[in-house]
Amino acid sequence: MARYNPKETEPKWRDAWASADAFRAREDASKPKYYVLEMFPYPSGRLHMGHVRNYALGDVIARYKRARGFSVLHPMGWDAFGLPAENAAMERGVEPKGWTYDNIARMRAELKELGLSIDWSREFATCDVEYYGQQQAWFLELFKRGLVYRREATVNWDPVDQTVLANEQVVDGKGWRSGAVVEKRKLSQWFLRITQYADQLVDDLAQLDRWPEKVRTMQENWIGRSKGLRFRFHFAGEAPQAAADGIEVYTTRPDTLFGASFVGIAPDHPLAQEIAARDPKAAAFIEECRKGGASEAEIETAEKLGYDTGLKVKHPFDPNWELPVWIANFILMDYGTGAIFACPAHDQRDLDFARKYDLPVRPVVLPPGEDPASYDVGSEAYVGPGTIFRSQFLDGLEIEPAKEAAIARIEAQNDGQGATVFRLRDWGVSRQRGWGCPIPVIHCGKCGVVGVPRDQLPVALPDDLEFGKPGNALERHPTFKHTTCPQCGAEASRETDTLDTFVDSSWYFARFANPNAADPVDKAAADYWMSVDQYIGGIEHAVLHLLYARFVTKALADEGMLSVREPFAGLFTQGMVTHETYRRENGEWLEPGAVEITATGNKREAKMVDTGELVRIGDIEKMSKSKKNTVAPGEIFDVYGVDAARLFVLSDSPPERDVQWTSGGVQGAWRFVNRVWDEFDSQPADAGAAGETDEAADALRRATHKLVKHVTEAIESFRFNSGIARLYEFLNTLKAHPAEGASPALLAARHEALSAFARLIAPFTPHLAEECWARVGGGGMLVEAEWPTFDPALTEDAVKVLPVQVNGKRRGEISAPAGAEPAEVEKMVLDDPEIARRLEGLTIRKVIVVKDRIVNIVAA
RNA sequence: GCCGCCGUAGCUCAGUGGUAGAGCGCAUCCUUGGUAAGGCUGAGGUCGGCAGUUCAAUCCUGCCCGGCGGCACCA
Repeated sequence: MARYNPKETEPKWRDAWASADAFRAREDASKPKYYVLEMFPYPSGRLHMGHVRNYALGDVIARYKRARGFSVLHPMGWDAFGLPAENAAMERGVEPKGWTYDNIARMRAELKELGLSIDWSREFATCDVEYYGQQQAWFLELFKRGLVYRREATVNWDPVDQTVLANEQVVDGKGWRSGAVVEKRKLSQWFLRITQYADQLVDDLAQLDRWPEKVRTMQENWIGRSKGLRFRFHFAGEAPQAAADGIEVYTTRPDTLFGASFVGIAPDHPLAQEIAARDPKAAAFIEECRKGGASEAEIETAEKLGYDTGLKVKHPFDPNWELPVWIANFILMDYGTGAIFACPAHDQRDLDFARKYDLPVRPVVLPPGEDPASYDVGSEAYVGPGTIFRSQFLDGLEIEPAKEAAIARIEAQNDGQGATVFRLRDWGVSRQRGWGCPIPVIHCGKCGVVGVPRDQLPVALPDDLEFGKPGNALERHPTFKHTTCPQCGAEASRETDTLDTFVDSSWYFARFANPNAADPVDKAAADYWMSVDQYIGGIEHAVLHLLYARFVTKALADEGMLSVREPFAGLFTQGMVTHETYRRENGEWLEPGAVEITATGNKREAKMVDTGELVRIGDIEKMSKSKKNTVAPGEIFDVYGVDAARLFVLSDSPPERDVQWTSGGVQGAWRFVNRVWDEFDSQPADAGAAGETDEAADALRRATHKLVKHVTEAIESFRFNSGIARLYEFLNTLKAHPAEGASPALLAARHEALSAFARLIAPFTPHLAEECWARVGGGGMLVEAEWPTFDPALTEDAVKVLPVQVNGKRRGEISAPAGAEPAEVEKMVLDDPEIARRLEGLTIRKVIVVKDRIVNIVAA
């Protein structure tokens, strides 16, 4: 019996696939296409288990679809610009370009070891000048169309990374990468007008029926579309300068206008600033608001605070009704107009505020069943459905019609209009970094901002950038900036900002259609391959990357560069790879390799391998360097082989959930690999007698066809772990029908089973599968073989075992031929002596026979 | 606070309106020329709780409890 040796077998098959160019994607009009893409990696230089899982998941789909006759595109590239390279430059004095390409070389080798069915001929990195030059080309097209603009903006400044961050990249007031507290600065910044697509970005979510509901909801929340009314309150007295035309407010509840109690403005509203200039108390109050923390916890618990400005405005529907103007700390300047009208009875924030400052609370929405004469709200605002009352022309209307009526009246009065407001802001893409895609514009003293002409692209990064210190290496470069204006020829300076790396990753999927195209996107190739049929990656990109990619796709489609308006028809978000953590008594984290676990009964104990010191077993957490709970893929490949590692990360958890890495688990996968090989190795060359059958052969054949059906369905529905669980079970079935002493019929059934089995495990353990396929004489390479099919008739048992219940409790079982008629089964059951014994002394009320499933006797 | 997901063996997870399963772990035994390995057998479950629908609920419905995630003064 030859032992399975992955160290020999796995490289052998990888070489064979490469020689056969087995994974080259071809635009074959005779086949349906399938584009599988995993989110491309940042080339950190080291593969981690998260990558193994991500790419193994995609590879299952790619190999499966190929076997199902699809023309598959499964490419790989590198998200290669970004700060880590500059940090490495500062810390270790290496220059980013060399560092990055070295890392890519290392990671490519590791990825290739995974045996992925990737078309490596399409590989590129976003830091290749051929790639970012094309990015500059489409950026300039967007610039011409007004989708790119520059303005002075208060930006999120990360003091550690010394760069600007988009709103999406600020989490809890801290930089998403550095974790440093973000400061506000005013800078001239480049923006992409994503808000112009805000409506489409919300509306088109409805088409994405193969996206997780959760991600669609997150995007919808992030875009935050609300419909309402924007209108002006006019001052009762003389208007202040900063609000000469009145105070413009935005509301989603124009139906509650007759419940207005006051008008509130944000502390940084221009009007508040003007008031502060002449009113020291107001200035002090605004200063007080500024001090309040920005963290979620602080905002949540912050008390509502306000300052009465003494100004009065007129109610839009009643010139004799005056409302006070307050500055309030809970009003945000960067949403809507930075000013509101408050209806305390129907808004909790307004109510809290009104109760504190003793302002009127006037209900105008009457909940069903309440008495209009006595109805009042206590400490809880009423936001449910109801009928409008105490509201003149709105009286008696339901909420929605009342909103429409109020908007119509305001519009008729010329005081404002219905409006849609978004939470989404334009995308700030300027980064003051040297290791990024240069923004291809030139600043000319006469002509202003001028795009670099197409024939002068790419604007390449100089090779001699000096990255040794913080700040922008491009800005420091002696010659990069100096150029002439393409329009007037005068001396001019180049823009030194580079693009956010999220720009790089917002169109790479389209470039894969033809990475050598002379234009950004090869339209014909993209028309064949796009959209991505299955995109796979982490949930952490639910908003940022996926929203940007959707926007850029739509913008490029409007340029005529793409035909599709959504980049990813199917999205799958996989879970993380986790591991137990280990700590010494002194709090020091220990790597799994330094710890030995013993188990007695159900008690587990951990000790240090070296000293025997007792170790505390901590929580199961995402693998991270800081907690040392990582396992290096390379080391696992060395010991167990790539297939065992792939199998384990796929088998132990549903793909969307976290998977816990354990040494026991990967050993289990390894044992499975070996047991599979043993089973194939024990099959004699004699193929048996395919025409014959007997009881054992029939049973095995039925199990085989059931297996094919189940595994196929499991892959189709992304329940890979479930499919693998069945493969494990089936191996036990095979062992129960050994080749030794088998009848010719059973030998043939085993041959059929093994042939199917080899193909079914191929997406998960491709190297082992090839070896098995060769052993069973499959012919050719398995990567070229078709997916096994099943005979529906054989997915059902010929004889059914029917449990027999008496009053819902199981009391026995009988065997009946599949499809036996209820009357027949009932007779069999009642004739059964064991059942009869159970029924002694009882009167049978009813016998329920569910065909092929169960019998229940109701008796008393 | 709102929304979503999850709760099945010690652990990680399949599963189904009708006989509760797998891997690991655990225990007994066998093997000791696959050997820092292999094999046999076994124990272990109120399917989170309560109610409802049903002949029958782990599965469907409702409520509750617990865990995780996202959003959150967005007017």
